[in-house]
Amino acid sequence: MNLFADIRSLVIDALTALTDLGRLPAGLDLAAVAVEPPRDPAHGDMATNAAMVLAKPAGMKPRDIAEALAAELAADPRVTSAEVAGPGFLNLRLAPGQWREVVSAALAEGGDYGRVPAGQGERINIEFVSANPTGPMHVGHMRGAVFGDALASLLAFAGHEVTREYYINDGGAQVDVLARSAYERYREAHGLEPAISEGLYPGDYLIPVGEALKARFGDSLLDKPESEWLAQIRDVATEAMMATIRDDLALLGVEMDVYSSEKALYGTGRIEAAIARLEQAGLIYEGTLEPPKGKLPEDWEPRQQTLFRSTDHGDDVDRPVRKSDGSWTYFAPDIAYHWDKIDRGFDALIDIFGADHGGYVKRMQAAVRALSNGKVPLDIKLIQLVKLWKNGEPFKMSKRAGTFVTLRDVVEQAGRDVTRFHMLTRKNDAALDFDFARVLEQSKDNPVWYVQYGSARINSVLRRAEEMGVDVSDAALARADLSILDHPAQITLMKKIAEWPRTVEIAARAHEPHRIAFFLYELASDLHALWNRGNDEPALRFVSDGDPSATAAKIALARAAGVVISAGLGILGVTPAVEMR
RNA sequence: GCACCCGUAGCUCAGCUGGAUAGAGCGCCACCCUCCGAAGGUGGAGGCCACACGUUCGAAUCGUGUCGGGUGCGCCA
Repeated sequence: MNLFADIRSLVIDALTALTDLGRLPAGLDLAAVAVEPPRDPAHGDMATNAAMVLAKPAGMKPRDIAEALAAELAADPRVTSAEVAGPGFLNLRLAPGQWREVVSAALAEGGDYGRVPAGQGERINIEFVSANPTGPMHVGHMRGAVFGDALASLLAFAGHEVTREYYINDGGAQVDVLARSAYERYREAHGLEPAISEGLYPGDYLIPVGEALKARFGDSLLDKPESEWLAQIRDVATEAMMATIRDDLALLGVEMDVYSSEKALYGTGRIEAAIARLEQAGLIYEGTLEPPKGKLPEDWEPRQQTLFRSTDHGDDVDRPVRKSDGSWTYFAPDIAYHWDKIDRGFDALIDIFGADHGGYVKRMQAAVRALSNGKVPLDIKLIQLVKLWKNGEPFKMSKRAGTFVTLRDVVEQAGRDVTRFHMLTRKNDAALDFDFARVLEQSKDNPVWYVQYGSARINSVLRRAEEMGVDVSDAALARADLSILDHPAQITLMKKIAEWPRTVEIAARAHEPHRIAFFLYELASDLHALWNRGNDEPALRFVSDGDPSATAAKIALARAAGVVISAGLGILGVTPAVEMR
């Protein structure tokens, strides 16, 4: 059940009826007609802008449309009043039974309550994390991982068919650096002094890789020129790093559907074919770029390059696809990779990048637009930094010294659920503070705790009701007589529950999972407010001793809120708390 | 220099494909707390939505420009 959608249908039907009666001109576009909760609850339960958006195309005054519509809507039993207000708003009041019906519906639908058909089965590919396989994941990767995973769940819940995908950057220079770093650890495993020179990865995490290399190759690669060991060691080392990364992802509860390798694109002709296709479209040419304005690179000299005409698709400058030694730039295989995603038949693509890759957005979108003839949209979400704090002090990290905070460090200290939820308490393009002390704090200003506490309280009253003999199965509660639920604090909570499908729809459309986290906080807030009212008004307490029927009604409401909390937390990848400790 | 993101209460941030008197938490002030489950509750003050112009019946939201902060800008990925 989606009450807002239902009432919108009612409005649309009424408009159609008015058109049939000749009171509105035929052929009006009703797409902009919206039904939403009014900003001020005193205005009513729902408001529609229909009269205002239709006034101009219909050539009528907003109030005239609104009044005709009001009369039409008031005839429906679900609507108790329809009043024209302000510039032409139509404020609707619904019969209280409507909100109670939402409670019953949430209980009957269970985990499916709030699923919306918005996605219409559209196939979406979400590429995220895609960390270089040169070390364990650190906090910088973590937010992108949580965001991508939650977005994927959200879109799936909203009716899309979703593929989670990781692109392994194992084809570039940085995996050679990894191999050289690992080689030094291999020498170290043989009792030699490792020469970890400037530019190599100094982290301890390569020591076990050195041991593994020793076990596999013995001393056969010692004192050999790089050309004889580079490829072998690189393969073993990237394999080991990917195993680490998979473990890190598992720790966070992220499971990819597909891992794609950059390296695997080389030698298959896929890159050449992708570039050739762009060339056929007239988008590849040999040319020289202007030097960048402002700070000029010291060693700048004009150079003839193979360029992609991304300026045709909104980029500032054309972008090189080939280095001067004839090898591909990073961009070329990435073009081929995105072409492959298009080829696999996805209706839409989403990439999750770190904010420092913002400059890459336009060229990638340009390439996808060109390769798909503009048919496959590519949305790129940029993830801002996470600032770590501990005891009010910024947490310093140095990748150079190998002392960065790993994803594992964070999850082991804060826990998966807390980490995941907190990562989603900000919009993706806003920087996020992560304070180890604060995220574990048990208080109202910690959203994670507040939502979990709500979940625990619901479980608590459910248990108590069961002890007094009330059938607390969802099926039984869905049939309970809810007519005693008429207190404003109860209605407020029911209204929030009714908003859940709408929230899912909006969050999915905007590709913004943080909206789910904020909604859950608001829902928990309404629940706690009702709970607190029970302190002064015993009749509002969820459990009424000696009154199983009243208890069943109130428990049904609590459980309906619980259904939504579970569904919401499920999208965020967080396990609802059964009880607080 | 150019591009992208950001600028909302003292602080940290929400704000719906443009909607009515712009919201939450923290902090501050007042009152309450022998309350199913403690780690509090209720209410209040606090705003030129960076600034200017424009589009619109209507702008925090869209457009242009200015200012301020962040990020990026040819053989790194």
